[in-house]
Amino acid sequence: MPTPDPAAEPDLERVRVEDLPDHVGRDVRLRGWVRHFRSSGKIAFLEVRDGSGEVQAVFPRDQVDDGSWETLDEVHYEASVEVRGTVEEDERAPGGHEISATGLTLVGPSEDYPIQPKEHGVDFLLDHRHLWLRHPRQVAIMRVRNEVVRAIRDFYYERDFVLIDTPILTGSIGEEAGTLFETEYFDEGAAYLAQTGQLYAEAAAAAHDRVYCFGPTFRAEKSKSPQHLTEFWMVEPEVAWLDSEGNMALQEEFVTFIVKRALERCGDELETLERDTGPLETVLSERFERMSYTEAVESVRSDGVEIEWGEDLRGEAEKALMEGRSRPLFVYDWPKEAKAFYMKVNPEDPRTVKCDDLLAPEGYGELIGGSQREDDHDILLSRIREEGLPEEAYDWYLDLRRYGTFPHSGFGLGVERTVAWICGTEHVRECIPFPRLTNRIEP
RNA sequence: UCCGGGGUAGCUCAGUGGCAGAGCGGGUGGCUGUUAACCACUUAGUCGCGGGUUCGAAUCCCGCCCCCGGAGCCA
Repeated sequence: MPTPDPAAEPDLERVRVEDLPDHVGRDVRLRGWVRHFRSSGKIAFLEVRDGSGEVQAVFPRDQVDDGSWETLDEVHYEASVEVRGTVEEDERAPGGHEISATGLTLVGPSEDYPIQPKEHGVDFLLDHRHLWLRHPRQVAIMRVRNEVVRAIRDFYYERDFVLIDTPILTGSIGEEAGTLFETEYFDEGAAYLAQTGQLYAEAAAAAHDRVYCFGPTFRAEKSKSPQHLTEFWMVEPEVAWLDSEGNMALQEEFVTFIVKRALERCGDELETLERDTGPLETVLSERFERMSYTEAVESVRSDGVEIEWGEDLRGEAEKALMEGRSRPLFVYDWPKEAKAFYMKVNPEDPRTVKCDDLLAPEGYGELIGGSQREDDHDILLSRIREEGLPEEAYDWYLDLRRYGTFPHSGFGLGVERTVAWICGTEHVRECIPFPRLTNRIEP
């Protein structure tokens, strides 16, 4: 039998794997990539993945034409193919459905595909990130990320927040010096990649009352940890007339919304990832705990961790603090010195500022950093001077306090950390399609 | 930057002073229901780089590079 030209069978309906159960008994064609293949002499099996799922195609020798049978010999891992055949229910097939194939076309061969169905080292996988993305585990993580991003946009849209896209190229303005990526900008001197969109979002909050920005941010920190990227996505709402208390309430509502959405819509993905969803379920059941920084210091001291008031709660201290907790924890009102210049000085205790960190359980660290912003012009200016920041660059920012200043608060949530926590991955590098790390800018 | 672990076939690794190895992948052949199939044969090396010790170094010593984990720094 000659190989049929697929174009000559225009009536053959093309289906996606997820729609196969609705096509039992029908002749169809399916396009995708070969995830795995086995041959038994007179019968061969291809596992084909098409983005909507995976299905096994069965090729008995006496059922397929000669050309298709020879094509089977040329099929390797991740070759792209078109399979033609009949959809059948079969208990022996993974997923319960299979294609009893009659024809096969090799669309794109795939010689020596580097990634095998076995364990690989992280460095090798990151070198092949463009291919690693095809792995079921990576597919699942990206789908969770997709759903988290949708949840973020839905959450703010439903609450009448206006999306404000803040610039990525900025002048010398940010949270602090020393961790900015620098590039030349025509005759204007240096430009810097944005560490945050917050300052711009604050300007827009005076126009719209409630806004958010959502995009990539950049930090030139030589951090080597499972929670750091040099390029990461952050969503930063900014709300007029909101105080620190209300800010935490918004954060809690937001995080709960995202987790709930992921549990509702990503059950299959979390199963693929073998994520124990128990800890995530408890997030939805009760309020998040709140603890002042001072209380937190006392708490970790009683656990035997040596720490001075004023130090950051990292590493061992954070571990001790989160020990035995299954829900995120707010730590609020931190020492001024440990935090950014724009945070509002606490009138009740000027050593501290009105801010909060939201710490994730299970060792996932800081999901959110938020604060009420300093709305007094003179205090803000003195804070800028104290931190030794370039005053001229912050002149427009100070304008916001000169013209109709207003109490306002906001926060930033790291998307990759959130996805890592929901997916249960060991490292945020798996939670963004093409991670940028201190030692990696390709692919 | 510091501490620890590591770098041997395309991949994952074993080999700690005496012939360079295994599994997977690739290739060839066999097998009509496989599930990371199985069986047989086969292919494949700058033992990270440079120097040194030794009759002899993947193995011991010195320097350097790179990766991973932790610390630091930080969302």
